[in-house]
Amino acid sequence: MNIRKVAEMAGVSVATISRVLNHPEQVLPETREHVLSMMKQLNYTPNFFARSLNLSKTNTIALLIPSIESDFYLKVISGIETVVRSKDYAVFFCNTHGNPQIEFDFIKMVAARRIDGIVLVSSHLDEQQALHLQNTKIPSIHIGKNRISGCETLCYIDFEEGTYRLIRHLIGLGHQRIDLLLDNLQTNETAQIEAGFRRAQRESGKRIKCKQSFGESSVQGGYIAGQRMVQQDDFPDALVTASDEQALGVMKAAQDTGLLIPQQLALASMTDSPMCSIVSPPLTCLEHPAVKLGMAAARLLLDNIENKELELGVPQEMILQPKLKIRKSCGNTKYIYELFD
Amino acid sequence: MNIRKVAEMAGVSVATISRVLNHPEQVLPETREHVLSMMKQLNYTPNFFARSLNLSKTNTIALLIPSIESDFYLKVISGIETVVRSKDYAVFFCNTHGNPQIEFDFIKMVAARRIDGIVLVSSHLDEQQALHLQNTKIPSIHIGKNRISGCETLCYIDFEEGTYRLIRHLIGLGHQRIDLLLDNLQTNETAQIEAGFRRAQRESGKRIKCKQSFGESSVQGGYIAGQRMVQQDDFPDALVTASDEQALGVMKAAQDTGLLIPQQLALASMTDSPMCSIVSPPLTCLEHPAVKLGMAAARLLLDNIENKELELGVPQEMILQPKLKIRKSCGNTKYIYELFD
DNA sequence: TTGCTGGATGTAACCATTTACATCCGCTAA
DNA sequence: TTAGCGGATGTAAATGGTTACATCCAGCAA
Repeated sequence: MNIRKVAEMAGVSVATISRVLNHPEQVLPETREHVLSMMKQLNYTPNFFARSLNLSKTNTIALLIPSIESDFYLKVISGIETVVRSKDYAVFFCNTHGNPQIEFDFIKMVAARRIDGIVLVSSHLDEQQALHLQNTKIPSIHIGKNRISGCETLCYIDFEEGTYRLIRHLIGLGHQRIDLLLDNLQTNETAQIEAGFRRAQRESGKRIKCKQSFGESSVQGGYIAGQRMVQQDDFPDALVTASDEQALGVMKAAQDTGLLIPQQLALASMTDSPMCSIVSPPLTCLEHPAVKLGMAAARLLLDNIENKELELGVPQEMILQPKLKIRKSCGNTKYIYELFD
Repeated sequence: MNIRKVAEMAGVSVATISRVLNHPEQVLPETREHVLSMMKQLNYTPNFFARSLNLSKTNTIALLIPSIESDFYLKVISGIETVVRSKDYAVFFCNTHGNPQIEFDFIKMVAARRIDGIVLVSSHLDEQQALHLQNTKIPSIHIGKNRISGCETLCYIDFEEGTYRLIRHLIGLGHQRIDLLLDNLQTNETAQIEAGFRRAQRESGKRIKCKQSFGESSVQGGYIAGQRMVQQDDFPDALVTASDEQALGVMKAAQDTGLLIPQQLALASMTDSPMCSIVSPPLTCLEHPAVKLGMAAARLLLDNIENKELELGVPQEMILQPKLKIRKSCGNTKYIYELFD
């Protein structure tokens, strides 16, 4: 069923059909009604491709996420979806597993499909791949700290500030050796985290020791790291993990070996999933405005798509602040923390 | 940059360009090389829409999932993605939140985009919406128990058998009152679960009591249900929840009120996420071949798309069996279970 | 009556491909 | 010499929309 047949059946021209759909005010109400009922009767749906071909506008964006197993990314997706659905865009989705090759192949694929925009999350594209993306001239936005050539706009969560607040909290509780368990995939945030750590350290005026290690961002990965840590001789007062999943794994390892949290080890995470308040002890962590981040990214991108000419070449930034959620996994806060803050 | 410009620059006709891409064996090697290098030089990417318009084939499918917060669905998505990527299909993704309206709107949207196929997961389309889907003539597959008109093929996990095994296990452990906490969204499986329950009940020859309740499939929902249960007078020996998230919520509620698991309440879940083995006590549950399910669904759909004429109108079925994972949340199994099995 | 105006509608070009069919040309066999 | 063949390439129709421009016509003023 195409527009020509509908036109024939309705006894009008194709232009009228098209106008009923795109500029209804240009056609006589009775004609409009007649055409609409005829469309319904014939079960006609306009062919989106033909339309896109003409307007070079697909009302479609692509979304690349390194992992959907993390609660943080799920929230980002959810935020993006909300905005995008309200504007009648469709989403091509790809779980990249943090693999730049999958990422790049996917970008080529959607570029051929002439999508209107791309949202990258914690991208690992190398310089040449990014250049290729830039050449496609497709508006894109990166959620993540590092700048990707060709992404006009980027927005991210201020991990520097978040880490600063978390470490300050831990120092305030009296911890002197605070280790970090980071994600071996998303190295984007590492520099930020280090900077935040150093700021808290400097400001405290104390000698705070720190050891960094890297592991897979999963319960499994956390468990392995936890076991490794327990077996070693030099042992931190506190451990901060990049993800909840890692923290949960560490908790499990601690439990298995009889290590008490928070009495023998303070534990905190840099993200916040529903599990954090469920486990015991409930986990102190950073709460991120992840849904908001997704919505912001989507809105920036859609703006960029829809008034392309307006702000071409002007890189924008959007920075969102995490919030410290103090629970019970780092020890008693009542007294010490009030003094510090 | 379009095919005509490339043709002009290369000094050949558009047909030759098209042939270089689609039927390279039909064109002289030197011509081919020349055209290819010219395409590269001009940074030409064929327009997918124009191609789709011509071939009425988009190499795109849609995926509708009721929730991405559940580990089970993540595995399904992952399985689908794997297959689909290897065949160079793109995926339109929608998180329906179990809302038939969102589901239906999305179907209309992707139908207009003339996608090649649809994967529905635990769909809640009503009869009329399903009919509309059928009218689109788009091959579709449903992962879930109930039949959706217009879905030629369907594949699902045998919850009847799974429930049977789980309940048999619980009866074998001596539990006499076994309650069910089900999902208030996915009512698809309810009948199956009831059937499995009855079979185990009948076979045991014992008088097993059961109360059903429904709640949101989340930690929150489980927590609420758990609190409700604790406050009531009549209390089950064992509780089976439809999802891990619910079970975790119930555990939390039990912990808060000092109720001991498994001593005072046996707890089991019908799905299996990494958390199940992390919490204490580790949760007895049903392990589902979810990745396999996703892969199977994707393969069935792609087969259906690619040899459409072959098996038109022949509904296929694919049933996968869950596996009982016995952990510690239902009590000591060593002795009683061996007798029973 | 005539000419003008403007709103409703029709005509046909255009978007970027694919491919059936036409054409061209060099070679072989009668 | 010429008909026939077949491989390489070109021509143009077709896919299903949008829209600039053309046309038609009713209403109104001169």
